[in-house]
Amino acid sequence: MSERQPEEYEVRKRKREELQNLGIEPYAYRFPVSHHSREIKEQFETLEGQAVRIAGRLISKRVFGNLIFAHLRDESGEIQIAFEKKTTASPVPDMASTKFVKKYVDLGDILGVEGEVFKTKTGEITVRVHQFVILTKGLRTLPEKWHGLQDPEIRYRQRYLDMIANPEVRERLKQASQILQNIRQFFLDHGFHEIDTPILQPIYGGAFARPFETFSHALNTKLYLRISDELYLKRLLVGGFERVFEFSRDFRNEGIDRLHYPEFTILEAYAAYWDYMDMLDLVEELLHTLAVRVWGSEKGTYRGQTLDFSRPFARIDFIESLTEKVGANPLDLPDDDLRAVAQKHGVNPNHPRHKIIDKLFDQLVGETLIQPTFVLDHPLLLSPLAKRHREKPNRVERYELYVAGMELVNAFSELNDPVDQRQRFEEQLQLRASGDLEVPLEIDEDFLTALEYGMPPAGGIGIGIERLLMILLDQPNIRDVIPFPQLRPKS
RNA sequence: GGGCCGUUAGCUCAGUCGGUAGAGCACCGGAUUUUUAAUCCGGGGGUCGCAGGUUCGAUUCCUGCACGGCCCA
Repeated sequence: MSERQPEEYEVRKRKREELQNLGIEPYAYRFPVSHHSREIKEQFETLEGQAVRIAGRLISKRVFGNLIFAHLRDESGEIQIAFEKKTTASPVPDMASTKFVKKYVDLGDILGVEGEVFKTKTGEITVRVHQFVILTKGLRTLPEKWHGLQDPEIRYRQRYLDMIANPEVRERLKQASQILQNIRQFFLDHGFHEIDTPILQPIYGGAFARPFETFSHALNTKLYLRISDELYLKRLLVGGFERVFEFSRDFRNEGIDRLHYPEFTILEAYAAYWDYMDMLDLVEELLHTLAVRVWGSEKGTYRGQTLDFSRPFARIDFIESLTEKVGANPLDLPDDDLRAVAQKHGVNPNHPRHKIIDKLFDQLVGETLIQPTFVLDHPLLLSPLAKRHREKPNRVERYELYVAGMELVNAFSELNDPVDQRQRFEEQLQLRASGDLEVPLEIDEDFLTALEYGMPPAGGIGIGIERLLMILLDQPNIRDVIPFPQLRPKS
């Protein structure tokens, strides 16, 4: 079964074979490089007239008979190279080098080049090629140089092509990688240990979500891809670690939209002997540091709006802010009145109370919070893993940080009373029984046992990493900070 | 799940008020030793997303489906 291939594909395959027939290996083994393109440009004064070895993808080619200009792109950037009949050695003895390049070297091929740095009469820093070798022959045509690759489907499905055609995509992923390193270093600098915990879990928990399921043949048991690593990091606190963190790739079997993606990253961190306000200070410091590092300023732009990360961030009370929007304290409203409010704001009134309140908050308050704002002290029934508020009844010590209308951070004083924890889990199970599929199926008894041995008081935090990247890199869709987003398989 | 939009050459896009399609880049042949989207001459390349329907005839009109985008739930 061979599909029809474009004409150029067949042409290039033929070239590949012809090269082999000429004794030239079109897929070379190695090519030691002396410089990157950017270094040559930055150090031109000292490198002028010197020999350099560079390698990269050929992205343009202008043939003038016995002189050929081209551009080579490596990870650092692009640089012009010039092939001349007189000065460039030919890979084939009885063929001029320029003729060889014209005939056998195509856009998209990866070349290794050795030559001398000079400046053309138009002033462009260029490498005059003395020797060159085809390191990899490309068989497929690159997207057009002027308009690049626009089709969003191809850009997501063939991200490598997107990166070739739209170099800012690779640049963005590079920045994302650096931001992760900065976050990691920040926590290490604050005395946290980075520990990896299980991704495959026999009992899932630590969040509200439907899980992905899988099966272990070795253990003959069902396993779940984690929806959170929270219960494991807390076990580390029981075991004696005082400060731990993990970049937790979590999996939640739910829809995809601008802000949600089934496979995503939460940075979770726990610090013994801290409470949620200590964690508030830490996250404020972290985000301020990152903003300054990425933007070069406390202020940046997200989707046309200016975001200001100067400290301190705004703080509002969950119930007070929602009461203001609803006109009454939703916790005090009788069921019928709460349902009426839900109806009015397009929230499904048949949801249980806590869900209605959660959705109302998100819609009426959360989405309106553009500047970084800490929302404090959530209702108890929304937060089964958080400690009861030391002053406010029916509330927990918790905050969420909203930025640009997105929930970015979630943190609590961690519940460490095993009796209270068991009771809360049991209440959750009631909700499951009444049809809430996002409540974990089963109580994690081992986690409760761990708490019974004693977990120190602790502050815990979860930061939505992709959302943070969206904000810092000004991307409107979560897929734009994910290297290889899932799409439906193409049939 | 609902609404709107899209799918034509490798890529970016035109186009056909129904008579089986064009451009630019890329590719092939030729000319060309300082280009920067090089230029000039000549040439090849298409299941017009898929499947039905209407029609003498469908890439075009209609219906369904697939995939994708944006918005809403």
